[in-house]
Amino acid sequence: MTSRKGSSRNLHTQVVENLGESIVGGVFQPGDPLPGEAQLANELAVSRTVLREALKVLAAKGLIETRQKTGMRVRDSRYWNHLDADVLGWRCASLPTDDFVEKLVEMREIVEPAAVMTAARRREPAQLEAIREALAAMEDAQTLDEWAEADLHFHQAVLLATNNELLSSLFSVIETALGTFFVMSARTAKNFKYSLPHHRAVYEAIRRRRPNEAAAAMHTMIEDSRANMRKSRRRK
Amino acid sequence: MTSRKGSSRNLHTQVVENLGESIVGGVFQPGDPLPGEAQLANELAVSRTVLREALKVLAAKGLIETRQKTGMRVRDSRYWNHLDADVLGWRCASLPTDDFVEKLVEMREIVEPAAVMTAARRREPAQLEAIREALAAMEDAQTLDEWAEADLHFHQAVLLATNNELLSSLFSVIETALGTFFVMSARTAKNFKYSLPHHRAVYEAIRRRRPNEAAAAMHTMIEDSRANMRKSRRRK
DNA sequence: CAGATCATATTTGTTGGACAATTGACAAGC
DNA sequence: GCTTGTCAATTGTCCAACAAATATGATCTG
Repeated sequence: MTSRKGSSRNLHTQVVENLGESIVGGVFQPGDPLPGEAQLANELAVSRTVLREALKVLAAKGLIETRQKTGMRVRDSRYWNHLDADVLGWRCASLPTDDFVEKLVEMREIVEPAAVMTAARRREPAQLEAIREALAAMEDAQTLDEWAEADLHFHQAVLLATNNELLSSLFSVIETALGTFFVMSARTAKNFKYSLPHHRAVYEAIRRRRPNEAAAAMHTMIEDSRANMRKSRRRK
Repeated sequence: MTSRKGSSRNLHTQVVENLGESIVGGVFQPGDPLPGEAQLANELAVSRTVLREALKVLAAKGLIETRQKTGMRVRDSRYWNHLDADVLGWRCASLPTDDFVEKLVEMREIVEPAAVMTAARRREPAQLEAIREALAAMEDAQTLDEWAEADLHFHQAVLLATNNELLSSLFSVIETALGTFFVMSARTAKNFKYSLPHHRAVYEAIRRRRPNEAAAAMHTMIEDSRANMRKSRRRK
């Protein structure tokens, strides 16, 4: 069952994911020299051209650096683009550590309350409507998957309503955080809608242009989800 | 004067920068189809192999997408990795708009006060020492360049002291924000050390483990720099 | 023997060409 | 009008060769 989920579009994409997971997953430690292009291409059964395209992408994400004669080395994790969606994903490929999950929540606590404050001030009608639609989808959700999708849309719509694309780009972090949350709390799938009131409160505060209320509601929501994760973590 | 600053290391790096600036700079609008690989390689006078390595990097940064038969298209800016250091840099290649500068400051106001709070709680001795050294370098700075370098080190050291690499990765944004600030306030080079007391206050608060004081000091510092930029902008 | 100098081999960087795979567009047939 | 199938254009993949850089070790020199 070596068939990729659906990532078999391009060969270099597969190679990027393969090597990316290996590096982020610690198979290759920072400082370690990777096998040369020729050998690596052989091992992965791809041409050197394809391999090199993949290596350039990994270098662009800060994971490796290459120099002539010396070869390729895994860069210190201090230089990785930790906010890159792929890097975040690779980090959660093999169940994320509790430590990392806590860092994700920490980011949410910094970013999302600030984002809803900004959104409450600057949201345009169409952006508010997008948030409302996401909220409606959450209310109508019948399965955990439907809920998860609508939930992601809600938080993305909030970020977009800030009208600051730098802030919106942090959605990759929120997406990863929520994703791990869904996985961890999959067993408590009974009442997966428990956070609906929190979301409604955030929406209402944004609609009524009340930055502080929005931030407070968002803060409560995140604190709640953190507590829930701690619970299901202990249960494990 | 077509000689690059020093980026002439690799051909594909040059191509990435060339195309990246063109896309971010608006020469190619989102939705626009780029010329085919063959033609583009001819125009840039590089082999198709090199061009493709560059295109993969740009695709990794979310700037373009490629499909067979259809060709390449510039993606909607909603999908760009705005937090990527290169993308941020390209955005400031031709003097950044006031709008973008304001977004940068907005990010600072969200990230840095939160970061100093976390740093005040979790900093380790070596990390505090790194902040102190940066502060000392700022005190000793004789030129604007020396000051700028030390200032960057200070803010980076603070982010590292949070012990959250996701937060630390946002240094690319702070770096860009400070960089534009240095450029804009170059004419007021007389008293470029005016923010030294703010920095010292931040350091002291972190040293004494006072999260709230640290956040307040950082907030004041950023508000001050925003006011200064508005002034020098109006002067222009 | 210590140190500098130089040749060499190894690795990445770059090129050109060839063929495969995908797919939009168009034409043919029902 | 709709479906179906062919065609052509474009990216995807592979290969083989050479250029450029540079770590290593050999050689030369004091």
